[in-house]
Amino acid sequence: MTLDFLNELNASQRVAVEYVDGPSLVIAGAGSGKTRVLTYKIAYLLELGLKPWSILALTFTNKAAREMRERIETLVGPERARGLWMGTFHSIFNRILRRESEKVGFTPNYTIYQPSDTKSLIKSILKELGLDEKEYKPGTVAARISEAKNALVTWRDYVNDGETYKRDTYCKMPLIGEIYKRYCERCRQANAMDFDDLLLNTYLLFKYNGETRQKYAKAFRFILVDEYQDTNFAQHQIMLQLRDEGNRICVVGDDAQSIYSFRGAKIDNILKFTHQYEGARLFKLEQNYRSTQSIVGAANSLISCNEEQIRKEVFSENEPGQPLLLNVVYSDVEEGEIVSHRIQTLHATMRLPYNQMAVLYRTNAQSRIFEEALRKKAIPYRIYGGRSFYDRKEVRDVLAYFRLIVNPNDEEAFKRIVNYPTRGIGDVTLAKVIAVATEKECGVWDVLERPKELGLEVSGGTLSKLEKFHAMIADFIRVRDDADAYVLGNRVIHESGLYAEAYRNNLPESKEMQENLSELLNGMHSFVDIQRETGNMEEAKLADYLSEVALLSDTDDRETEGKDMVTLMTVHSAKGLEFDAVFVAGMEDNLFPNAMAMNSRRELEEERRLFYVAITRAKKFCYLSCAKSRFRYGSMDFCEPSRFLKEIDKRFIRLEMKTAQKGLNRGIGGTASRFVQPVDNLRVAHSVKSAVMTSGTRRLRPIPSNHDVKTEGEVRQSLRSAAGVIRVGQHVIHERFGEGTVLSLEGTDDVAKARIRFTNMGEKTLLLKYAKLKLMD
DNA sequence: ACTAATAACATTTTT
DNA sequence: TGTTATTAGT
Repeated sequence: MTLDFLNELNASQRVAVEYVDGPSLVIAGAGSGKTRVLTYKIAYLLELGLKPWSILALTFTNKAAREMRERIETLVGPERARGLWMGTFHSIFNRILRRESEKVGFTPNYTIYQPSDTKSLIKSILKELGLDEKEYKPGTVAARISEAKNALVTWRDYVNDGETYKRDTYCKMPLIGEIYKRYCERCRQANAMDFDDLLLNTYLLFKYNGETRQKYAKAFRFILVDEYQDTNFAQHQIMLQLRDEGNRICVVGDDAQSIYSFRGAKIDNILKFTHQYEGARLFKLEQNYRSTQSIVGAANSLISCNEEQIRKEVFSENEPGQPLLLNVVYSDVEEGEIVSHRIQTLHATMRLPYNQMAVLYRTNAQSRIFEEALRKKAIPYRIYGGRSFYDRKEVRDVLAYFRLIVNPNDEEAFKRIVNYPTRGIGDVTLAKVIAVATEKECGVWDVLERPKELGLEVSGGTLSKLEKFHAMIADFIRVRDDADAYVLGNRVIHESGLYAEAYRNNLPESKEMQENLSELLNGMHSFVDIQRETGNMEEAKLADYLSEVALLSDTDDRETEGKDMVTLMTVHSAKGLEFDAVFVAGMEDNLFPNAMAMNSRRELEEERRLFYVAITRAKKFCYLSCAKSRFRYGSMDFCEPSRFLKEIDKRFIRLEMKTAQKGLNRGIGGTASRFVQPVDNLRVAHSVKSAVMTSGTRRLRPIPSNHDVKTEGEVRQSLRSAAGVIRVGQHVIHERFGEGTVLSLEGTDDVAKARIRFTNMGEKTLLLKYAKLKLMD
């Protein structure tokens, strides 16, 4: 292996990659090869002889981490990339905290609370304090607590801070500190951490355990961070804690694409990076390889209106391209029509595939109109956003059982399922159990274990119901560490009564429940299989599964990956993506920029950056549209064009006068397309994928019965795989494992597996459904 | 304990 | 307008 791959970089990318002697900041304009620099730099470090486990690479999404790993593996080979500490901030810190949990007062099996758990717990606390939910809105309280944690303010700091108290009093919520305190106590009681705690507790771990901090600071010889403009204060501080002599850290980002400050991201982290890290080198990547000159020019002129930024000159040497086209239409409906019409035209005349087109909007509510318009023309589309798979009630119920089994003191999980399916344990009993737990400062499970001792006062009948529930969970706990996640999960679904619940009647929604349950089980099955295949059978337990799903993002979706469909999504979720043609819809004042964000310059600048992100997603064509009226909250709203439109240099934008009236209802070729069946449209529900949940099917598949846990497939000579028909003796290439020969085949359909001997990696059994195999010969 | 009716609400949301 | 959460009623 040589350093030849460095030749694939341009000059500025290359210097950024090759500087490894100290801290550096890489300001990477949109489309300038930011991720490329990161991946090549990691590959370079590996080539220099750094051990994979001494490199820490942090991203914001699982998808980004996965893609980076894949790219590194192609550069240096999978075996040399193994052991890299690469993942999201949360997953890496979770990994550290699981090891060190005792030092921060948790046990290693702690639960990760989802935002919904947080909200529910806050509601309980409000009730206990006798506070009115109208004065103390749970969402607002949760946001305050989250804000505090991201600023590394513990509840003790919070209640001791007079300024904060004044501010809360001014907002008529003087008791936020008290709620924060109770919230933390209850989390501890339940052995649970929320997303913010994963950061805060990592910080506290390092702060109060010098040795531990040093251990990690020394272990990580080089730290790399992607999308640094999106880091919050906590993340930034933890990076500082991990500083070791040499300060070898490289952060990459684009201040112009900072669009998450409303969630606590501090743009200052990147703006002031070079001041905080003494001697930090600054590299700028200014050549855009993605877009035409018009698109880059338009984006540049827009962003130059922001005061707060690191000046840079992004340029493109691609073709000039056509200017941005702006359409002003009368209504939101017409906007839908004109956009879908253009999509149709681009597809028919320019031969643009649908998956190279995206409709971007500021708010999710705008999606509906486009959905309707596209469906009318039978254009396939997918929508990102909305409810994720794990937000479904039935899925959350199952996961609550899992959580309780792994961490029986998980109060929120307990609340959710103690009486579901119905067991005659009502709200009153529930409240009593929790009250005793809080009173005695123990977990809910302790109360179930020793109800009398702890003074739980319930009737004999109620007690026996609780005992029954306790016995069931205890049964599961007994096998928790032996059975694999799938086997146990399957048992839980049956023995808890959830299975019966889903199959009780024949309503359409129960059918959906059944599908979701089986999809969840499928996901667990593949999780276990993949762990087994990769030799991690010891990490295929329920706890491992839970830990992984808790931090899974839903943005990446393998199911519709590669399908030829138009993408509909918010501008926020489009960050990091690119399309040949991009439609930015709803370019009106009060919508984009959003009315809520027009109170301060800072907020307006963030909206402008958001628009910048939208434009720079386009490779060739960028269409803007703006309606004069639209329905909002049930009534007609008259709108003015967005102020941002005027900020774009006239050379790069053109107003298209064509109204939608003409030529609209005449489809290409005069076909009356409105009668075409709305086929092939998929709502992608931001659902969960990757190794844990990749089941590529929505087909109804019966849940295997209790005893039919694993079907041993008969020996076969050939099988259908994702890549085609595969047979014994076949030569294949695997993305990570390289070349190999098929030794044997077993199972069918979703459980079809191939035993393959790889030239460099030895023998492996792979699930055909997931293994990315290329067939040779 | 479940259903039906009604009130409240509604930017964006990588984990 | 459309959804979601709470509440009242059986």
